[in-house]
Amino acid sequence: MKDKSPGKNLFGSFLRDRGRRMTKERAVILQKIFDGSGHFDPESLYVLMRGTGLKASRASVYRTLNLLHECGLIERVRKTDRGSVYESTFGHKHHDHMLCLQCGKVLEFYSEELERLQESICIKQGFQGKSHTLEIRGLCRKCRKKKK
Amino acid sequence: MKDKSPGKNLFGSFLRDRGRRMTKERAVILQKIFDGSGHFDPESLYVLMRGTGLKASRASVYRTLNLLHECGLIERVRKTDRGSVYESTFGHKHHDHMLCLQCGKVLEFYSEELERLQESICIKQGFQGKSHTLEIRGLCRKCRKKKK
DNA sequence: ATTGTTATTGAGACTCAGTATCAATAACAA
DNA sequence: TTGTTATTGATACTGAGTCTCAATAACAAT
Repeated sequence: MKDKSPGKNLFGSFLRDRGRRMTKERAVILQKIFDGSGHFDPESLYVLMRGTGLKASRASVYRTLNLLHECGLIERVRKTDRGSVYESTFGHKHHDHMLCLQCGKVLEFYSEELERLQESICIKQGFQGKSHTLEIRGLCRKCRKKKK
Repeated sequence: MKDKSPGKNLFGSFLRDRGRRMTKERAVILQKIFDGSGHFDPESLYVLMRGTGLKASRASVYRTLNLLHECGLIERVRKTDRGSVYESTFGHKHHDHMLCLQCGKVLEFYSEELERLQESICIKQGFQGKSHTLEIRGLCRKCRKKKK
């Protein structure tokens, strides 16, 4: 039997542990995030919810995103001139991003070697790394071909 | 004879080439940026200028920062909840950052090996990397010791 | 189930970084 | 010196995100 709301129990426990409550709104927001493809921004999420008749105010969306972030179920990938971009991290292991400057596509990649190298650089500097963000900007395969 | 306004000629040419003008305000802003220690944010820059009697409106500061960015003399390091952080790139070779979550200190580092590795990852993915940003968040040496 | 406590909600006011507007001014080429 | 027009500064505006607060709904205890 599949879990239809991945992360929901985790979020529920997180809330209960600190005397907070699981509400319809929070459940719906969580559901929408995990139904989606990965990356999302608060405003789109809000509009999407309006569209499907499931309701939660803009304020609740923002509040819930903050809670989910605290809880570790989502991460802020990037902050643009037009707001934040998040991604769900439940069931996804860490990865970094390549962002195509032409078409806006986001590629995810992971390199064990890269992780190890970063770790060893931190050690050399006496720095205790906790997390990192690497974004490589450039042209994806398709857009490179088009340019020729 | 030392160049008292590094990057000024470069910026001047950049402007002239596109029919734009070097003004007192722009010169002063550029000067203040290069007088500073490296990282800065628009609001602090504006306040700093007010303090020294050199004047330029907030609007001009923002406009000039956009131009300097286009021109490549400064880079946007990071966008926080409280605005952008820039750094001057004139005479600085590329580097990445470690950000201490405790004291807010920013360490710069550079690793040839890291650069090469990223390049080879891009090639594997058929991606043409143009630039990148790597931020490692954690605890600096001092703050680690304090915690013990 | 019912009740009491109190966290949460939603509407809208608010904050704050950054941009647009526009009349007055100042760069720059001729 | 003069004419053209990019730039300036004051201020209005925009848009993301937060705060406020009265009404509501979770949840624990009965």
